[in-house]
Amino acid sequence: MLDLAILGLLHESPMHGYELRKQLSTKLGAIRAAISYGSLYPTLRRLQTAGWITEAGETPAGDADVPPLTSRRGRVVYKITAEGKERFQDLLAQVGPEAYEDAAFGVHFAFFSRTDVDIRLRILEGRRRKVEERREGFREVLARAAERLDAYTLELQRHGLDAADREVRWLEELIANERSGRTPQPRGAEGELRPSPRTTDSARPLTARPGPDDSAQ
Amino acid sequence: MLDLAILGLLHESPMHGYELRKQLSTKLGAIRAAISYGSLYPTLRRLQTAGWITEAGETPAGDADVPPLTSRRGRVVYKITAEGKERFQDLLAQVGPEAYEDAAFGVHFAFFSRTDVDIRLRILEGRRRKVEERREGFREVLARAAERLDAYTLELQRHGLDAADREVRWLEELIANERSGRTPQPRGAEGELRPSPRTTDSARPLTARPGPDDSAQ
DNA sequence: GTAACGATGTATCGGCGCGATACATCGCGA
DNA sequence: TCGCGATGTATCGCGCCGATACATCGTTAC
Repeated sequence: MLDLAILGLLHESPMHGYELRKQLSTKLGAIRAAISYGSLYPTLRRLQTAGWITEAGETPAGDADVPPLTSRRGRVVYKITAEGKERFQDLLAQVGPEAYEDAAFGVHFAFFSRTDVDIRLRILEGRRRKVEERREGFREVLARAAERLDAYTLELQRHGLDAADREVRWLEELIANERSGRTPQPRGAEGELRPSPRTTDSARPLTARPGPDDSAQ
Repeated sequence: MLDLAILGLLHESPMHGYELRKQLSTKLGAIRAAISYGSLYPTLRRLQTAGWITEAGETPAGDADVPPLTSRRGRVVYKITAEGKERFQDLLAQVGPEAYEDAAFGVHFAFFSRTDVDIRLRILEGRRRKVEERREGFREVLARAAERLDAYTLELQRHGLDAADREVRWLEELIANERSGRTPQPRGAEGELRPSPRTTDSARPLTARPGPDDSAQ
């Protein structure tokens, strides 16, 4: 899961660990909190021994005179290898049930620009199915067991149901978008993904701050 | 984190592992997927050696004649101890920054019926602050770095922003509710917390089944 | 009658990822 | 010049997950 994300970022440009973490935080911010160093560095090592990435010099310290008091070690820049790129493509195309899980789905989605349309559709549909099941679970609990649960637990269920419902709609718009050929240009940065304007008022253009009105429907 | 959840459930009634997992899944369904046995059983053992819970008999197998072919082991019913109840209260009142994290917040919230109003407010406000920061992060990325990100990453940010915004509003309603004294009755099941008039058509009566009383004992 | 199957039930194992922690350098303002 | 926050690499313990194994029970199918 981290493998895919790291390979993806290094695919764009070489980087050192710290920078990698920052980029991951913004790119995957909507999905996972912030990748920990306790995961990052071991993963980097694993990727390196597997041959997917290599250290790209940059330990300048021109003078060898400087006695390495405490094993002096500058910033280590990693870059992806040819095998790494293959591995990345493999991981991207791997559409198992794992790819529908919250975190994994987010990572896959974040690299959709590099993914084929059919793969994109399969992932989006799988994810939708999963969230739909989740949503039905909430509905059943609310319908069947409402009397046996306290008010706060019920409120939690309602919030969950609402969130799931909203994500399903979001996914449906994305799927429709993909199907109708109007996919954003795979590489282009200025592409407008924005589904049709008459969605719910959810994904509003950032220029306009979300208004106070919240009439969900 | 699991400790709190397990103690909370066992506080309501004794239970065995399997049942515990099911109840956790519905009670915390909106928060975590489904607690794994690989977490549950070790945690139960830990809680037991700590003295918070005990095994409450129920390994009937009346006859000692039956040779335990493969270390025959019936269902193990756990119950909370007096120390466990204290521990539960301690954990409930512990309002550190951890309590604002996604999963931990959900668990705390699920047991709000057993929590004092001031603690409830502190947790809700802490959570709100956290989600607000998250939301601002999305806004900044969308405003500042929109050109450098591809369409899908942007879409992910928008969706994240929307979800965060929505949760903040949800929290604000809950906070207002708590402040205005109109808290749902701590134990009552029929209390109306419902913030918005209708989220979706969630709590519909659909095929009303006659209450299948599944309490085998 | 019995075979198959899914739900119930307990348990372990490998491994991923987190949070805390340690340590070092660098630029900047007090 | 002193501290402090940002930059930067790294390890350790452990919580939790997913896969797996195994046993029992009730119901359905043949």
